[in-house]
Amino acid sequence: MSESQNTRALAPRRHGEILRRLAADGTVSITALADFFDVSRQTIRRDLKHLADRGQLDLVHGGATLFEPTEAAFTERREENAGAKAAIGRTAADLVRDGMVVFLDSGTTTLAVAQALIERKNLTICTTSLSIALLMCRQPLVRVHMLGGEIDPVEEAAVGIDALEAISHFRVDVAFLGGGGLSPDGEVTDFTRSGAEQRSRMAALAGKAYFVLDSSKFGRLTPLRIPRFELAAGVIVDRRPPEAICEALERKGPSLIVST
Amino acid sequence: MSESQNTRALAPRRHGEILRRLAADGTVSITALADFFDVSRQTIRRDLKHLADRGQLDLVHGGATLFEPTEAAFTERREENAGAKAAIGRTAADLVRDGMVVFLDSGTTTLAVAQALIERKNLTICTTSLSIALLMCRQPLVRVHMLGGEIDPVEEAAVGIDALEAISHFRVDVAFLGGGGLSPDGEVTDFTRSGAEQRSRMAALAGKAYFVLDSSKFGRLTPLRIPRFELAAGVIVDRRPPEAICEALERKGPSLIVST
DNA sequence: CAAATATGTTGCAAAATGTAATTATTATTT
DNA sequence: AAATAATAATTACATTTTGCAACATATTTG
Repeated sequence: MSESQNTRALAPRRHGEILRRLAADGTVSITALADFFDVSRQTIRRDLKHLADRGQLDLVHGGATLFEPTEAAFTERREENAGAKAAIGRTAADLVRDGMVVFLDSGTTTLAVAQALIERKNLTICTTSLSIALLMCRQPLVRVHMLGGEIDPVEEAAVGIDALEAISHFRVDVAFLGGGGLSPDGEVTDFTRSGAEQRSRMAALAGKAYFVLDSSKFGRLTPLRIPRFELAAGVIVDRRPPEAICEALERKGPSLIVST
Repeated sequence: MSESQNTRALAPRRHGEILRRLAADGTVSITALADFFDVSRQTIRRDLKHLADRGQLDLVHGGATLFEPTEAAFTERREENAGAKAAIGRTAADLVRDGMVVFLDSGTTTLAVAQALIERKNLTICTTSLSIALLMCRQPLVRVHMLGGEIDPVEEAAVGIDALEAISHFRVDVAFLGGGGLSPDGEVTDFTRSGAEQRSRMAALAGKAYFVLDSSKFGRLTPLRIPRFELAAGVIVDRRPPEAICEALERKGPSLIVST
């Protein structure tokens, strides 16, 4: 285009302005931002993805919103990528046979796994998630153990020292765990220290542990590495991640399972 | 493409505004919303349907109203003594002050207590009930501790040895406990051995313990006496039981509290 | 009660947005 | 200044959202 005005800004400057607008209005629109900075929408998308990977905002169709840990956030998250999560759930359920002891982590993807597991018989379910416990205890032929502890209102699940200790009492055949992101170097990462520690213990404890991650988490860089995550048997995703991630992951040990 | 006149709001922003208006006015009109956001009525209808699917509002002809669990209220009405339970809940809540640590047993009557407690601030709730934990963790200014254990599918609550042990870790100001019946000789009884034991421990542990029993339980004879039930501070009921029961109860110690 | 008006529903087309791969530009390093 | 890496733009195509129009249903009005 003709000579662009000097309004063009470097990435850090854009990021600052984006967050400022977000704080002021609650939402930002990709088109409006691209127009304002006089850059392509692609660039703005990259900016938003970058910020979202750091948990500073939530991506939505057409822009982004404040990252709000509210009740609405949980019910909304359940609908994001619903198809992908259901597919992951079915693939996960294929790894479970009647009569097994299954651990289910909190999260919307693991909730999808729980839904798929309703088909199985005589399962014993261990979980920290209130929703999963409630869902599964209403099914016939399922025993449910709820791990106690302080309830995190964002996850609607037990966290903290009590939950951590309760985990060690169980012997489980297979565990399905969530995660905050799948980093470029093939590691599953998390948002909080306690969450990472909790998942780490489960991965170590279960006969086989699988992380379930939908594709929106690919390349996302959340602050905490999940210790000893290599002990996991595999990572279940809804489609094949970028090649670099695949290679890094397989080098570390866990196999990559892509749901069909 | 030509420059877009894009001051148009993102879907989540519309959703937020719709809910805000709903909270303020009690109703919203499709025409008014379509006009305000400068989008078609279909779009607003889709928004409202989306929100209705998540239980955040009720659709009505021409718009939407605040979500009233009318269906729930109806089925509750069908359930015996819904009004009685609500009254007991209010009376129980009067015994609780902001900032207290409250234990809530499982059961429909204690759920009514939980509902009445939403008014209070800075409570810490300990419970074995999945429904109560889920309800309360969605309220602001409430901390929730879920006691873990095997889930009884009838009560939808934790029972068994884990729950029993978890109880002893807590110091609670006041406990509200359910019961299977109020026997003719003024004792609270229960259906199961483990339930009786659990309630007994809670009654012993809490600063003040109250049994909450609606009038359908008067004179009912269930198999198990709750040990040391006399340690309870009181029994809350929705109307005065037969004179014989009253006398027997007060002779044992707990006071009788009739909700108004 | 019936006509008039407003609202709900459906299928489909258009517009906007998302994604990925490739090319161009800018910055950094040597 | 040339080589290299990082960032952004462009393009092409899939997906989602929105708007439109025709018709069915409900509500209001006389």
